Amino acid sequence: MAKNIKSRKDDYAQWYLDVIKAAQLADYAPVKGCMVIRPEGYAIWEAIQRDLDRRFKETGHVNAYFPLLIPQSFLAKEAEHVEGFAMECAVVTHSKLEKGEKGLVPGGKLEEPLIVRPTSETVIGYMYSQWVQSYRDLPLLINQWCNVMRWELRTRLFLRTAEFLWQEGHTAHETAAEAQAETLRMLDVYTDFAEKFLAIPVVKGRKTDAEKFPGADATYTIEGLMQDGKALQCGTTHFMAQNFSRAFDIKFLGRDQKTEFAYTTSWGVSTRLIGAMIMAHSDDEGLVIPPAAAPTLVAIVPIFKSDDERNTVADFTSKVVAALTGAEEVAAAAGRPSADGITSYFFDKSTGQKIVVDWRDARPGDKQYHWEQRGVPLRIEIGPRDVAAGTVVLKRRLDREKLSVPIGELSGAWLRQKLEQIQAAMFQKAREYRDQNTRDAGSYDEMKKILAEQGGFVRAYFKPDRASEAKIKEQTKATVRCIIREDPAQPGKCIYSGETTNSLVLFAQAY
RNA sequence: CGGGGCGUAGCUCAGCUUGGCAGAGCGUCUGGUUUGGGACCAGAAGGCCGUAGGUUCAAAUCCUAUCGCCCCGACCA
Repeated sequence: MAKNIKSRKDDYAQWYLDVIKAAQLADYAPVKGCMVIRPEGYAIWEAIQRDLDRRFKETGHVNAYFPLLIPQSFLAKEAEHVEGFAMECAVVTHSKLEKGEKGLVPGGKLEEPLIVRPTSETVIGYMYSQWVQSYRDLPLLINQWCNVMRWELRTRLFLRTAEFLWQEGHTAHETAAEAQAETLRMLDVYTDFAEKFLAIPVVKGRKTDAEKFPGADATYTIEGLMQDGKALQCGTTHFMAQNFSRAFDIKFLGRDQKTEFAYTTSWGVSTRLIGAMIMAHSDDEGLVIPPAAAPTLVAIVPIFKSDDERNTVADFTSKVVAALTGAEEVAAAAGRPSADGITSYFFDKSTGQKIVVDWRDARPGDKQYHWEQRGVPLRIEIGPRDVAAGTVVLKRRLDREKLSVPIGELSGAWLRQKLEQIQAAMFQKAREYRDQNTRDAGSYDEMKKILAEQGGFVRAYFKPDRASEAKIKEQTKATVRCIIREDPAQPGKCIYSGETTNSLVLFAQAY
């Protein structure tokens, strides 16, 4: 048992924080609500960025960067948008600090206050209006990786922080159909990414009007189910129709010689995905990282008593590492500086994923816990007994499976296969959990009972309506996570109003 | 912003009710014995008791103010 991590059963919220702390993913910053992403956590974000960025480029997008500060007046141009974000904007009103009677005070008051971007639709819309003149300028398919700030009242590491890192895609199109297709295409990109890369099964669907993005015509979401039975929104895509193009005057001369407003979309995922990954996969022993996202793939723990044994084990370990990464990498690693006795070898230079050997002066048990809590998918133990037998002991983080493997079997391809098996098993496990915790409710009473006793997703017919949704939230703490089907051929009776509706929705308590 | 809790060693906290030498465990450092799942022995370092004011011979302890953090709500990727 991990002695520094509360069990999920005893205190889920504390468990989550303990896992982050034990794995050194993040720390609290001096400013309330802000977070320091430590190297172990940032490496996971880099992995997410790398894979998603490739997917964006494969779907025709390019990266750019827009400024952090936005004129306050921009936010007000789209009525719903200002309504949605005004309450959580950090506002910059001064340009310098001056010497006052009691130390430094803000000086150089700005004529127009600036806001720190909570999202960039407005500033990007403004720029697009200058860049788009003709249908030939469309579609405009731009993404940016950046930080945004939303002054949230309550924060939790990774899940909700005042400042967070994300990507925001912003596209402009000639027709509504194209923009709608883009919105759904990116939802598919997110879905595939969440399931293949992070091994998190997600449900795709449309948000109700009550839950949609301020200023959007339609918002789509992928929803994951965490191990405490609560849902987490993992990514959203928005169809803005002409709302922002009208507000920011993004217009073009069409093929028919007529001026028209462009149709825009936006879509984003954030460092919240790291929180999702933690809560979807980790266990009472600590972090479990899906191999695709793991910065360190294998941690090798040498075991020895005397200097003689150490030398023998070291020779054998070199052979093991060479079998996995190649002899050139072993030679290259010898020339790299290594921190406190941990030597690193690249297994995959394109992703930066490593194999490490832990030569620190600590007991083997300590090292086992160390790498286990950091979620490293595989550990290899090499001791005198293994050297004698020509084997290594392989341990899977996911299920603690332990087996002895002859050194002759080890190779890069062998390791890749092992990692793929783990990746698949993790997705399978999470999907089974999700499926087992998705229940149908035929009545409001039944839904209340399920939510109170079991949690998870509740699937039910529901006619979306702001007032009803507010009441349901008040009574059950659950919200409509998404509409999963709107098929006129398969209508049903709304569990709340009793009216006939086409909307089959998923309810859950959410983060 | 409302309700509750808490600020004491790097961390977790005891001490406060009833004022009287600043404490424990863990961690860190040193030396030794150890090393196949969180070792043991011996020694050491480490503090403006959140901050400011007040009461008192005397304040971590009582009073006042203030700042900050955590939990529960409202707001949210």
